[in-house]
Formats: sequence, C-alpha cells, structure tokens
Amino acid sequence: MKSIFWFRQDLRLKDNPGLVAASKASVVIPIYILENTPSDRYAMGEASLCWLHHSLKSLNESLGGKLIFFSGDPLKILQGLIKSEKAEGVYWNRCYESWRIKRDKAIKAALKKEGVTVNSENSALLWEPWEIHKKDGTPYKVFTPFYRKGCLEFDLPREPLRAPTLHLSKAKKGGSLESLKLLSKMEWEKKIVKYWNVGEKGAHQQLKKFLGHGLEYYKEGRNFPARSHISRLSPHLHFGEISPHTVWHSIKGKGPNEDCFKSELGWREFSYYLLYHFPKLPEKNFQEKFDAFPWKKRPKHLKAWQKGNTGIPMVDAAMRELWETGYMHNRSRMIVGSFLVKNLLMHWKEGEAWFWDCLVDADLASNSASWQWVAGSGADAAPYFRIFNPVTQGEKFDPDGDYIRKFIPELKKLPIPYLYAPWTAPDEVLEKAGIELGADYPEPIVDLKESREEALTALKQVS
DNA sequence: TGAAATGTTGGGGCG
DNA sequence: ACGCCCCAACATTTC
Repeated sequence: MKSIFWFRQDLRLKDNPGLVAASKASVVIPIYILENTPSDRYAMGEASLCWLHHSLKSLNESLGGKLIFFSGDPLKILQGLIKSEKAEGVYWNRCYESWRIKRDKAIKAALKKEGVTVNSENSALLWEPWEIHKKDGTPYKVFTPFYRKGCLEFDLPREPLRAPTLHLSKAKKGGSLESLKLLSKMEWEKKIVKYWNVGEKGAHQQLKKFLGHGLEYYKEGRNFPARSHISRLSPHLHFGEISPHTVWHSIKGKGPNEDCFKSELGWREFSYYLLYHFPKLPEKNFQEKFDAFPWKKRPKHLKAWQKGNTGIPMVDAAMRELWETGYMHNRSRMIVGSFLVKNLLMHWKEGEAWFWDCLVDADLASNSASWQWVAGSGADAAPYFRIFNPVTQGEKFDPDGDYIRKFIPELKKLPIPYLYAPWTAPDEVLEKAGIELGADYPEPIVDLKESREEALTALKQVS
C-alpha cells in the first residue's frame, strides 16, 4: 500500500507528525508542490523562494533523492498522482493561512469522496488556534492573558517525535527541484548561502549554537543588534525545518532566560492565532479606527527607506542588513517600522510588502501581526505615541557602533557620538572621517523632531 | 519592546 | 552653621 506525503511548511524529518502517520500506514511517496496562490499577495517573495530552494535541496538529500516536485493546483496534482501511483492515502501537516485552510478543506472533501484516506496533523503550532479562547468563548486580543491563561493553562506542548523509519517510493511523474525555477529571478542566492545554513541540519546546528552561548544573556543581549544573543531560528521555524516543540523542550531548564525566550515562541503562536481568528489581518487594520487615517504616499522616501539611504544611520544599517542578509534583528525591525509608519507616516502595508519580499523568515502571520503592532493598529499593539528615536536607540543598543559600521562602511571613520547623527557633526569631524554629507552619505530625509511632532498630532486624531 | 517634558530630591559651592 | 542656588540624578507625567 502506498500513500502520498505532501511536504509544505514542514521541511524536516524529525518531529513531523504527518510524516509519522504516513509512515505507519504505508510506503511513502514524498512530494512537494509549489502551490498556485489566489493572488500575488500570497505568492512567496524573492528571499523566501531562495531559502525554499535550498531547504528543499537539503530535504531531498535526506530523502535519498526521492522527493518529487510539482507546481500548480494541488488538487489536480494529487488526483493525478493517486491515479498513476495507485496511492490510497494522502498525508500532510496543517497550514493556517485562511486561503490555505479553505483550499485544504476542499481537497480533503474531494479526495475523501473518491475513497482516499486523508489525514492532516499539527506540526507547526504549540497550541491549535481553535483550542484557545476566553471563558466567554471569544478569542483573546491581548498577548499576556492569551499566553498565560489561554495557552499555558490549557496544556503543555507535547514532546517532539523521532524521525520515522521510512519506506520511500519515488513518484514516476513530476519534476526535479530545478524545474520549479525558484532561483530564476534574482541574486539572493549567493548572499543567503553565505549567511545561513539552510535545512533541517542547519536548523538544529543553529539551535545548538543558541543554547550554547545565546540564551544565557538572551533577555539583555537580544536588544543589541551587533551581538549574537538571538536565536535566528525564525526562517527555520517558518519553513518547518525545526518544530517549535523541539525548540520549546530543548530550552527546558537552561537558566533564568528560559521563560523569556519561550514567551517569544508565544508571540509566534499569538500571531498565528490572530490570523486564524481574524483572516483579514494581512489586509485590514485590526482596529478599524485606523481605516480613516490619511497615510502619505511618498515614493522617494519609501525608496530611500528600502535601500537604507534615509541619512539616519541606525535606520539605514538595519535596512541594509535586511537587503544584505535576508534578515533583520528584532530591535532593528521595531526601529525601522516605527520610522516608516510614524516619522514618514506611510502605511504599514508598504513596510509589510518590502519585508515580505526581502525576509527569509517572511511569514504571513508574523509579518502582518507585527507590522500592525508597530503601526498601533493591531491587537495589543504599541500605543500611537510610542515613537522610537533612531538616534537614541542607536546610542543605547549599538553603543560601540559596530552594527552601524558593519552595514554602512562609508561611516566607518565617523566617531561616536556623531556616528548616530552625522548631520550634527562639526565640519572638521566629517572632513577627518572622509565624509561629505549629501555625497558620500545622505542628509536625513526628515527632521526627527518635526516628524515626531507631526505624527503625534496626526495619530492623536484617530486614537 | 519610548521619548521628552516636568517634577522632586539631595549634595555641594558659596556668601 | 545657615540659607540659597545650581544641577545632576532620579521619578513622574504626558503624548
């Protein structure tokens, strides 16, 4: 007897409940489908496609080259395969984007009708979104009670499963990884390979590294973008190269920062939870009062923000980190988010779209929930008056200037404290550092104080 | 997981 | 020794 296992965002063998279920039932035909999406909005961005390519390559190696690739409409592809392979079951792990939930439901119904066994499992979340609710039955809208009362008191995450013993069969039809042409469009590949170790093995190595010397100072250290006290597991988690359960249980008893890091996994759950209960989260303001806000269109400033040419070093270093590595430190994400939405008064969707394209960890739930959080329009969001000062943030969280100098080499010779605000440096300091403002490095595109005042006045109206 | 303005306190210099 | 002022350091309030 043969079953199809459909890999999706669970590109791993360890702790993979769907794969375990399939392997218990029968010989397994492993496949991956590059799914068609209801609109470009949901199609993967460049960085994600690049990561996906390498992750699939690694997975295929773990499967002895037996993974077969398709692209298009999953239902048609599955129906075709079931026929040609005489398969009797289809297994997968659940995804939580609403278009996928709807689509998977339809697939399940159609296949069951044809007498096929269909089984889906949870591989991605510590708590299923529909299990957690307030006493009155409505969903939580505030993180702390969601996490403490809703999740932790509901149940503790299950132990991770071992990789199953697989009896694999290679599908006769279908294509190679190269046929998906995931790398066809851009130059990201070389960069990604340089900065990351993509795949299940890489994910576990990264976890080990974090447990070895990141977690110990996590609570404090995670605020400093130049230091390595963050897990950097987000892309691995997004693609399911490692499960949140594995991470959760691996940090048990690992010191005083354990709970702090666990609650970050909690925020990931909260984002998925919000997306599940409010499927419009990627498109609509969670708080409707923001719908009327007159966001500005300023294409030149948007471009300057995207490419890290705002003239404000902490913002530019962060944006260049993103462009260079496909990743951005969380402290930096808050700084550039606040700057775009508040100092530039541009819609959070502009930022969300750029991150979607550039981040290797781009994730519909986390990305839209977090941008709405920054903008103040989200659930349990930052209040409208919380506006980061990128100069102060730099002074506090990049005290040695390492982060700025790493990503903005033209400012290398500029001494502290002018490094955080080059426009305040005396002429002779700039000259000595070999910088001509406006030529070697831009003048700031907005005045921080004025734009702050303007944002406060404007945002006060809707709040 | 803010920043800036405003308020309070207490030590030290000085007449 | 005393009152006064200055101001850094910290606390509170406001947006």
